[in-house]
Amino acid sequence: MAVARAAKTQRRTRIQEEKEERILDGALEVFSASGFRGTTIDQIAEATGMSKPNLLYYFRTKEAIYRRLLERMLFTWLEPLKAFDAEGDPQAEIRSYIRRKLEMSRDYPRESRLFANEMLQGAPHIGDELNGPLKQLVDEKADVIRAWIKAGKIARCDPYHLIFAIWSTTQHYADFDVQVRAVLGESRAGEGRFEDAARFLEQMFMRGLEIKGA
Amino acid sequence: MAVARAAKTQRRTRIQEEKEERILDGALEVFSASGFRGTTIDQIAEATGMSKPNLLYYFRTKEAIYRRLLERMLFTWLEPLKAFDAEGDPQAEIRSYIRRKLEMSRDYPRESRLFANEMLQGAPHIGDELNGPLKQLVDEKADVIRAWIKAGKIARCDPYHLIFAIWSTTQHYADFDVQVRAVLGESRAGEGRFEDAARFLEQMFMRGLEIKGA
DNA sequence: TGATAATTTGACCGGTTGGTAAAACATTAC
DNA sequence: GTAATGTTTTACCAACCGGTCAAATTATCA
Repeated sequence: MAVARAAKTQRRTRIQEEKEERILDGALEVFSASGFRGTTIDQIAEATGMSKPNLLYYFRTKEAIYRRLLERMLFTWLEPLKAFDAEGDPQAEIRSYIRRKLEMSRDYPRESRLFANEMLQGAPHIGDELNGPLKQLVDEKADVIRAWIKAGKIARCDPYHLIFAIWSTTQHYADFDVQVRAVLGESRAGEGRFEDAARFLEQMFMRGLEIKGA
Repeated sequence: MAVARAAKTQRRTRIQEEKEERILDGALEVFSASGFRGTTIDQIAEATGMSKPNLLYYFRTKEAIYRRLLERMLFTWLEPLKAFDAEGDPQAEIRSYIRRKLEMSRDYPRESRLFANEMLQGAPHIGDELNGPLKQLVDEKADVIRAWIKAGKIARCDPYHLIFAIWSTTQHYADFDVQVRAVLGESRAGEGRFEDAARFLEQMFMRGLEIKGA
């Protein structure tokens, strides 16, 4: 009766890897819709097709599952921002950042909603991440944007609010998906909405950041 | 032992009005942070300083409270969009819309989060409102924007995505408040952040919608 | 093959949840 | 003042919650 989660066992079984993945996938489904407090272990168990005790064999607590999901998500979520390159062409960098963020909203909407849920609740589980690594990363990229402004490559603006604007507009298509679909109606709610959004956002930000009279 | 909630009594007591208000206020506090599934009646009772059965004397169920909050919120939430005037100056109309939405994020952040929570969950309680009245209103205003474009008053763009962009950027300051504060840091996280945001957003949208070469 | 370790299950537990019943208490109208 | 009505409380319930336990089952490997 060895315990998979005990520190003793170093190597992970094939079954362990598979099941943990399945659990995380099912948990993401439920957590992203109902938040931490709003989801029950039974819901996750049902979503994965496992029994509750079996699920708790792989993750000691509900919170352990949630934390793992958040860790994972935060990492991939910040990837696009890290790619922001000071040496590159500002217009191209910003344009590709918008595009990548929009693709993430299209391809990983559940992760986006998980994050949004955590924010709405006041970030009780990742407050430290926000004040530490995230802030540091954003400060760094804000400097890059400021340098572009100083060099006369883009219009003068507040770099922090620019980043907020890109975040919010792109994530909106994942977090408020129901609303977007409802408003666009059946005819325009297909996958093409992401292309339309990309076109609009690129135009808006590009023009908004153009140097006047350039 | 008359029952306040019974259909019989037409007139509302002073006490009824006061208590109902208190309950809705406390409930908004909890629902907006934890969503419908995530909040308990006990939490609401504590937030209002009433006992649970007393609370259930005024609202039959948890859902009844939630629904009332949503109704109320939806109404005030759409007010700014209704004010959008086809006869007015496009630049001024859009500018003031941004400003009003931003003020709502500042003054009614809990309402914004309540709405966001409902959206994240897939709008199980107000799906009909979205597909009916909301869609209709947005369609109407999209026509107004299209007319401005046709008249050569603003740049060509997709009116729906323009509205989405205004919604998302402004509501971001309420829904992702923790993140905004964390990233801006202590020095800039004061109330002034809304002024900074307004300046940035107005500039971005105004330039983004300017007619090229005008 | 059999022993050993890994996995899965059913039964269970104390605490919480949404909600009820009835009686005690307060307010209002006459 | 008192009777009728409106409000609040105490005690309670069945279902659900996160999580444990020991036994049953399955996979691994010498």
